[in-house]
Amino acid sequence: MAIPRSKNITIKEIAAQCDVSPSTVSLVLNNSPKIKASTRDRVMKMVDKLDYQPNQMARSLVSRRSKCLSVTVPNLAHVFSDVYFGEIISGIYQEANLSGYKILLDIAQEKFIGDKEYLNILRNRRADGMVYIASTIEDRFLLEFEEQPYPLLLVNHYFPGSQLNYISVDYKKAAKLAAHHLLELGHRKIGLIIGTNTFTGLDFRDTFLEVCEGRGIEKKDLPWCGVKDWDEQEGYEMAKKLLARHPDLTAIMAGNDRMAIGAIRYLSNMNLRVPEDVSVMGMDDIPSARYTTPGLSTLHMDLFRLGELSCRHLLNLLEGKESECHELKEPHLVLRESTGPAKPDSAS
Amino acid sequence: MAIPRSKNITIKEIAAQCDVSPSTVSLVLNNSPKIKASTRDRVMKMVDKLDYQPNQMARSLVSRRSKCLSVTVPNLAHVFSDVYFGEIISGIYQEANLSGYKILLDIAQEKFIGDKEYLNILRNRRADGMVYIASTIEDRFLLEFEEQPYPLLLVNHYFPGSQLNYISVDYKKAAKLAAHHLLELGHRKIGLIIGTNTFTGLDFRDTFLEVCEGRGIEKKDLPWCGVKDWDEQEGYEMAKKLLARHPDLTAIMAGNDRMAIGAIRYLSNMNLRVPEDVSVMGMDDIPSARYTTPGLSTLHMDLFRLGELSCRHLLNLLEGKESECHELKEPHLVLRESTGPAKPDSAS
DNA sequence: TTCCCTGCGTAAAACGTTTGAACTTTCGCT
DNA sequence: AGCGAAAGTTCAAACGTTTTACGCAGGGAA
Repeated sequence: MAIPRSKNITIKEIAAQCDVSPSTVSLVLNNSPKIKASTRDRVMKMVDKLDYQPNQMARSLVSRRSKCLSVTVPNLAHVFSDVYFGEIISGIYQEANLSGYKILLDIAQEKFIGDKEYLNILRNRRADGMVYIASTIEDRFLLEFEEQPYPLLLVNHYFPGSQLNYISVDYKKAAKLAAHHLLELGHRKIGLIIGTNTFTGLDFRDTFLEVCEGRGIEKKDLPWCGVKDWDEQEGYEMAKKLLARHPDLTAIMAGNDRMAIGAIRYLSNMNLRVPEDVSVMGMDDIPSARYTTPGLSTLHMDLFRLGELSCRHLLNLLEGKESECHELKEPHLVLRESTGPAKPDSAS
Repeated sequence: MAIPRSKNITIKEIAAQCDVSPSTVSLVLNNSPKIKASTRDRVMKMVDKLDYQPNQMARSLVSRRSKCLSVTVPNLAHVFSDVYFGEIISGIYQEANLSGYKILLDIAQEKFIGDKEYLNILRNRRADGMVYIASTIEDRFLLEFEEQPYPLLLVNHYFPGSQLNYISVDYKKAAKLAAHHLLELGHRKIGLIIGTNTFTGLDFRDTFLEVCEGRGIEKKDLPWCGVKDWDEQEGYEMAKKLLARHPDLTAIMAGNDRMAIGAIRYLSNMNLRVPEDVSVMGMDDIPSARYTTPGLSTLHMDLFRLGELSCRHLLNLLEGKESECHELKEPHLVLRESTGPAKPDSAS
């Protein structure tokens, strides 16, 4: 069943039917300007008539282009169920599609790394380039690409000191916006729940703390917890941990919306009101952020658009239109109901 | 940058270095039993030493296999952000990976359908087979595959009367389980929120109504609303609509968990308690179903596993190990806190 | 010795395109 | 008419594999 015995129509058939050479047909198909309009028409008519489909394998073999892009995501549980990745992937798909590229999916599991598939997929031409979404600190194997001729673009991550191409949200800017917002509201004891397995996460934390300390808040009033999976459950548990040790926190800043949602759940389980007792702020502005109760104050970063852009940049790198890409996108505040004025200090 | 000028290592280099013919190297690489162990070793050593990577394009060209599987999803907003699809795709990836297949992603947008890409992708050998997840009633173009030699497998859908291969959860069984559960709890006025754009959704509705009517419930006490997007918002709005017309409903059955979550949100906005005032039941048992408040009673269907199985079946079809696939998986009840005894009829 | 078999390798023809170089036709210009 | 350039078309060599049919050596049987 798999391999139809019915001979496929090739460029040669078309050529024969039109009394031209196969080369001519190829040139027509590739829109060469060297072909006379009348010939082009004749060929195209036959192509339509016979419902000819170019064999992509043959094309790729000689052109050394597969017209596929590899999209790789980290090996997290349920990674494809994560809105964050979903949005970015959708954006990439959209843009790739416009240029006739296909998307090849991959997950950076042990095998993928151990067998160097990340390289081989490019070397054996299954893909012309690679987008790696949200890599982590541990993914040092990516540094190999510095000496490799294959185009790689990191999305929402980067490696300090390396020349690897990336496009990312400006997490330092995000931290400033968030910190200012919470400080404006009078918060002086803020807990941080943040992924510490990415450089962007660390940037966020450091900048956030810096800004707060710059406003005279003491380190001891800025407790933080590091996480790895960035999901609701971690948000829940870290909120619990933070409040156990610092019951007088008036705000929690979470590294993404999912963790913020988890934190809110914990607070409401504890009969703490959001934002009256504790303000909670998220990051990403995923679609469901507006459907939580209360609506989530967060930092908007258009992930779909980020996906589109990343694909565009990769294609540019591929086509030599760009030689490097180190771009930061600005996030902006989205204020809903989960943040509010700090409640007057009841202690002391 | 894209096309490294450094000549790639080919099978010929290996052959030359080992003093054998290219054919021999090929046979070694394909584990042919016709090659002596000593030769095999010699070749393999050289393969390792030179870090040789077979050119997949050349392979595909002659073998007529791309070792890629197309995974297609319907054109819903944020489709890749939907846990439902995410889980299935993850399962497919997992299984495909084990057999050395890659996953090619596609969305059934107008262009995809209009240009017959769903066929062309198979005809021009970009993919060896196709998995279509959760197609809808409108996707009649899929019926073309009945006369096509290319392997297609539908996941969680089917076309009545067609011979298209599918693997799906048994939605009729699911309806029976759900109906019995709610009836046991004493519910006699049950609202239904159900996707009416799939045959599986319609099956669910019809079976559910049938069972209830079989237990003596009147049609008028079984109002239902049809939806298309299956998301939280629709769940919210349909719950609103149902309760507006039937304020005495004691239970709502939603076609999936996301809609159930939306319904619960509406109810709590209306200060109706779940399950004391209204029971709500979902379907799918997505990961977050256990994290809602109250925990969601639902029907478990292992979507990840479903993905794995669908991939396995497609590969079997591809390799001729199976000639058709029409399989139904059993769902089972997962009872959490969102369903409870019907409250005594306050009206009449 | 002849013949065949078996075990191991190889030669060469695909697979269906693209592409630079070469070839032919057309056409403008003297 | 003659000539060269420009325009249009074709030739043939890739691209890197797989695979079929065949070659060859050595060994046992007749």
